Amino acid sequence: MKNFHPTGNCPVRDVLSRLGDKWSMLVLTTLSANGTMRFSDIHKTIDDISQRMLTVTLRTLESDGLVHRKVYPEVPPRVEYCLTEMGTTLMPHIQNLVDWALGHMDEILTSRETVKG
Amino acid sequence: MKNFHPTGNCPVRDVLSRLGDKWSMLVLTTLSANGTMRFSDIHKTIDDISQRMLTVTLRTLESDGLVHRKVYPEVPPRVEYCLTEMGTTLMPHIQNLVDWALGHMDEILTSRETVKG
DNA sequence: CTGTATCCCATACGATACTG
DNA sequence: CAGTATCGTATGGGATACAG
Repeated sequence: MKNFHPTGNCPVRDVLSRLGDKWSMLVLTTLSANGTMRFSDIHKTIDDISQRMLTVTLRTLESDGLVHRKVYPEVPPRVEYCLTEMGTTLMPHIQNLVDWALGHMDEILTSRETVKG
Repeated sequence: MKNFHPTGNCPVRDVLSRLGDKWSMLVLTTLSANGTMRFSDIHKTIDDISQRMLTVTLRTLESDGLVHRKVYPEVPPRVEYCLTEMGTTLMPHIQNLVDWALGHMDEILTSRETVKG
């Protein structure tokens, strides 16, 4: 029987759990669609994310090497974000998931109403 | 500027947030690899999931129409789970994500250590 | 403009005990 | 065997205020 979780730390679980948080995929998708963006532009595009969570999410993505952060030494400060090369290679897979979700959400919603809960 | 979150309920967010919980992808992957499985078999395969969370996860996946649940009227009870047709169509995309994670986890771990936190 | 710091809450999850 | 029920905890994330 096939098993997918070596006892101890499973790197696959670790990586996927990051993408599974509330905002990562959305931030990545937004950057993928719009290219380089300022902090405030991302915030305007995803307007229901809190400032705190946008910062936290971007920092995590940067730490993982999926997003690049560039600070311009200006006043007022300007910070631009864009996907790294690795981040770019991830996007087609996320897009496939999004497309699948779009294509099956009706069936899923129907199932939720149908299945006696 | 492209936006991906219609105000109000975004079905894509809704669907993806389910997959992003702690155990759903792992349960789906396990069922995909092993075919039909009894509750206890899944539990043995994913041995660090609690009985409660395995039940909750399977019920959610069933409600969404991704997993099928069959109860045999026996004593002691026997319950078997397998992917539905819709669940099967989702698996290649999850597998792509897993493969990506496997292929890039070294780079990600290195990045985490490198980026000054 | 781009953050940090602090506080607070909802809920996801685990541990344990119990049941048909 | 395959669950429920109950409780406790950890933490993800929002609101707000403040700072460089």
